[in-house]
Amino acid sequence: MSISETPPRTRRQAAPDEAQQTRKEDALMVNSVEKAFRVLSAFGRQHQTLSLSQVASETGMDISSAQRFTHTLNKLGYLRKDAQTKRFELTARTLDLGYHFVRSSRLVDRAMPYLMHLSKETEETINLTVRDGTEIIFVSRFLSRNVLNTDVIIGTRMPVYCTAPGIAMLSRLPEDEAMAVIDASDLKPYTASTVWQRDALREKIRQAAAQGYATAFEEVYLSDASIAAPILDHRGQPEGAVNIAVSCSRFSREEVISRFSSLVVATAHAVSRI
Amino acid sequence: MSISETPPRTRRQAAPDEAQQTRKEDALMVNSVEKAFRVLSAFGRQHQTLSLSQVASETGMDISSAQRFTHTLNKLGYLRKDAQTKRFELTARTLDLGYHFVRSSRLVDRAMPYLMHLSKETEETINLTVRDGTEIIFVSRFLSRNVLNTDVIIGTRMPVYCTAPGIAMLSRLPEDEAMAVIDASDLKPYTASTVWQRDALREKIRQAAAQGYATAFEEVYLSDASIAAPILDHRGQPEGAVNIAVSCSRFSREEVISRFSSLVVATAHAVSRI
DNA sequence: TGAGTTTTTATCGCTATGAGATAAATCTTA
DNA sequence: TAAGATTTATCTCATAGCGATAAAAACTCA
Repeated sequence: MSISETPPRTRRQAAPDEAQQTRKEDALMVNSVEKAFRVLSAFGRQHQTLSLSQVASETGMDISSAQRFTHTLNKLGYLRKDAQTKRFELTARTLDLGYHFVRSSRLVDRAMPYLMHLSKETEETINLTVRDGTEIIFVSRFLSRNVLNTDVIIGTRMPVYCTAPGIAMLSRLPEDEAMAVIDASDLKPYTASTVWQRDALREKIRQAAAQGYATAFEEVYLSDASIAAPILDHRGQPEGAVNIAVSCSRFSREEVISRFSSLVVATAHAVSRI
Repeated sequence: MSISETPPRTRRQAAPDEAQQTRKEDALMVNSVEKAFRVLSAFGRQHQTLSLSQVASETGMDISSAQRFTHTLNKLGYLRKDAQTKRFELTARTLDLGYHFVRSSRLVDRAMPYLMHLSKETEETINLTVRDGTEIIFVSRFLSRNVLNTDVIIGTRMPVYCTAPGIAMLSRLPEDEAMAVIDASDLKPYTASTVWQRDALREKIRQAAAQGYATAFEEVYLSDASIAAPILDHRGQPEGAVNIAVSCSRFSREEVISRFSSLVVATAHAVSRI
């Protein structure tokens, strides 16, 4: 049979101006993927359900795109559409990705038994966190019976600069890199106790480097105290942190340090691969 | 300058056969999105890291597509590429989606305080699950100090038919719908105790409907006992389940029921909106 | 060490795909 | 019940992205 008779004529491109900006800037980028994630991220505490037009306005897409992506994500099972109200909501399937991550993470693998042990030994809340730019992400969590804070869950992000795990990780980076993270952060006080000024933070990082652990007392949430130590990979680079979180009402600053510093440091060291 | 001289010739389409199958079948589907998720799902316990060519073969895509999607996902921050080994791995950013889900879920919102309470009261492991087709998904989890099973984490999926929460949810569905779920399942025994035959399951569902709770003893994991009750939405449809999981070594079947049945039922009822 | 093999990176032309406009249908609300 | 808003369906055109392939780099194993 005859194959395409289309003449091999090169078609003229229109408007090469803004073309360069987006199009040829990154030839391998598949933009639809970003848009799909943009739609999914539009949902949250503030937007438990969204109508089609809300999705459009929240994501800055036109109605046609919103239609296409909600349809696609609905078909893939990440979005459910209420037949009655025509509103969309996220489904539990969105947990799949994170599940794959946790299952594939060597760090989590190695850390888990030590975290469990630390949890039993202290009966306090234990967290495993990693850094993503200027934020830490909670990856694994063992809750204490004492304080059950449901605001922090797996996947929660917090600024590096005002958390014990964040400072602990920075303390094992070359100082200029650590300060680059600080400088990229949107520094501001969350509470009266938040350490948020550049030089105070540098001092805090140096101290953490010297001691091998970092602390944060009521820097994000009132009555929350935290002590953390960095986990190092085989190159000595920080790849995460272990921390113990307790209520300020139950321990003084000195008690937190005397009781828990050597435990977190030991745990973090055991998980490290240096 | 002269704009396109391309003759307004209708371009010949090649192979209109398989065209209909995929292309026009669903005009609104954006296939790139599915491919992106396919790439991400290739990672897991078995494949902690993947090279480009492995991604291609695992996902059944050609090398060019694998290249494009790994590149895209890397740029978006869901995939990290080791500069040394050129291998890819998932990042903690993949937890974002699930985070958005948990934050946006009214079910989780409503359930959380009751689950916490149940957790404190019993000191046992408490789970919140929802159903996705023939599987249940663990959405929220409060671990007991007694048994720490790290195999089950948030996002874990299990078959509906051999879990207490699964049967509990089916028990509030019309029997034909419940059996349709059973019939769509890949029924098989995981352990010697697994109830997996169609009529035994129907009987189990009926019993659960009569009692208001369902049980499963060592049906998936040896030494795991579980008792669950369904959470109903305002229409009376099951939208989830609460369960208490204990070790068989600590309680007899009768003890599990006598101690915990009224507690799970009460909790599930409190969370329900009927 | 260096030829052979595999894997990764870069580039390109073509066209199916998806963007965007718009029309039809459906739902709100005053 | 008419006007307005929102959702669903459909169409056309340009381009985004597919797939092929070439070039470079990284292994392999004599």
